[in-house]
Amino acid sequence: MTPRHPNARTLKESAKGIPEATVARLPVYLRALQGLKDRGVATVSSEELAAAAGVNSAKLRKDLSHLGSYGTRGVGYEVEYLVYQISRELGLTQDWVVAIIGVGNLGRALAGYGGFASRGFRVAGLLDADASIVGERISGLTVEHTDKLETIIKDQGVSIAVIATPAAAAQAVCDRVVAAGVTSVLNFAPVVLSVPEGVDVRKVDLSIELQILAFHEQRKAGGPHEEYIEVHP
Amino acid sequence: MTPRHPNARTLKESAKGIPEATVARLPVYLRALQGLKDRGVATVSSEELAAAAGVNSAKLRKDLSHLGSYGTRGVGYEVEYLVYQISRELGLTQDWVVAIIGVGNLGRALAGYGGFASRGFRVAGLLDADASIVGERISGLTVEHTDKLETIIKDQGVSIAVIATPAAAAQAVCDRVVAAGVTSVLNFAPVVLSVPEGVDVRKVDLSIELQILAFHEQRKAGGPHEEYIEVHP
DNA sequence: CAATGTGAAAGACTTCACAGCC
DNA sequence: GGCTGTGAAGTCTTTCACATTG
Repeated sequence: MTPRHPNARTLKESAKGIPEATVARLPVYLRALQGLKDRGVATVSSEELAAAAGVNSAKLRKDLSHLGSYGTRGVGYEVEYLVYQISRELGLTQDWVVAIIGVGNLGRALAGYGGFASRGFRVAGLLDADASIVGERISGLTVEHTDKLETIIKDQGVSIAVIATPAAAAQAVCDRVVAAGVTSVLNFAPVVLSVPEGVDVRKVDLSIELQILAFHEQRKAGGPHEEYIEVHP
Repeated sequence: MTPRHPNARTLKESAKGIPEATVARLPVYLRALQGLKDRGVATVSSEELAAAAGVNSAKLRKDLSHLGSYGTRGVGYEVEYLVYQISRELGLTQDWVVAIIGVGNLGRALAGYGGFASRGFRVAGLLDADASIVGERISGLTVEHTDKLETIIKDQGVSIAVIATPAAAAQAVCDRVVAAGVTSVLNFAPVVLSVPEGVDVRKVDLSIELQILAFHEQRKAGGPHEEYIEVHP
């Protein structure tokens, strides 16, 4: 609908409506591109970038085509320009304020994770319900009591909450952060969270990943006729 | 530079042909069922179980139909029986031996994670390259030096390696565990690992999850009227 | 009757293969 | 010549809707 420059896509879906599968890969491309940039590479072909990102090149080109026409035929993509375009598309040109709730082993690991700041995520609060660790300093932040959850979310403008509490506490914490205005939640607790329409939840679950691996591992070890025969040099 | 296939080639489909998307949901159903079992529920309908697992009921029934006909029409599924069938399908009726390589914040969190033992995953080793933490005891295990990686993998029969090292070390560690016989890898390092055919890699990446949330968050904030693309030659 | 199990339809995603442009 | 961008084909996944069965 919105007018764009002349020779742009005739496709029904204009630049908005990027497929979810594509969105999930953009951060991977971004990381690969940043690696290339650090190594001083100025231009990259879809074939090379795809290899660095671990996908096939047709998929990469199709993915990028959803953002616009940022490549040059016969040449490839300009690394720095593409970094900027993907960052912008992902919303990384602005800063996001994050709160981590639950300062156990995992919460501590997350608090110390370097990948935050470098990508525009600012941790504005570490909160825990356990009074014995409130006040402790971790990675430059002081642990606050969860009583202050609503205050911190509002005062600091938190828009993403990371839930790293025990399973039993997760839904209650989630309800509170949502009530306080958070609309994106990254959940590490092993429960399915219920949220109102309009709130996004993503789940990271270690035990599920291991179980999926176990399933495949079992198939490799046991099954009578497997079709993926391993060729051994 | 050995030529390798980038990206873990997902093993096609298992002998019984359970779709990958279904496999990824079985652990979620299993957890929901275990919750029901703990609450003394004996029988559950697809509608109820689907709600507990956060999926739609047609999908649940289709998923379960790939395992066999374990329900009773007009009644539902017997909780305990279904727990057993899914566990068996996932390979959780046997024990899996896991090694965690990289004992930083994240490695410690993983070592202390309770969801392991309860699901048949036994952590047989914690390894790190940093001599200053070798010997430290964490969650009942002594940290070993990565020099012993091959020995531990072989002696203990490790089949799943969890890589929680810094990005720069991850590929080398991966190569070593694969050479020592590991065929399933859970990777927490922010790199794309290359592995030979037949090795399964799953990746967990905090920063990618946050970036995906940021993308959606940005869309919400902007409303249905953003999108003016500058033409940048 | 109630709820499963499942063909068939719809939708999403991936891959192919090549036209078009540099 | 080389490489992008993309329709079209192919594959996988979800959803629908209902015949089937205890």
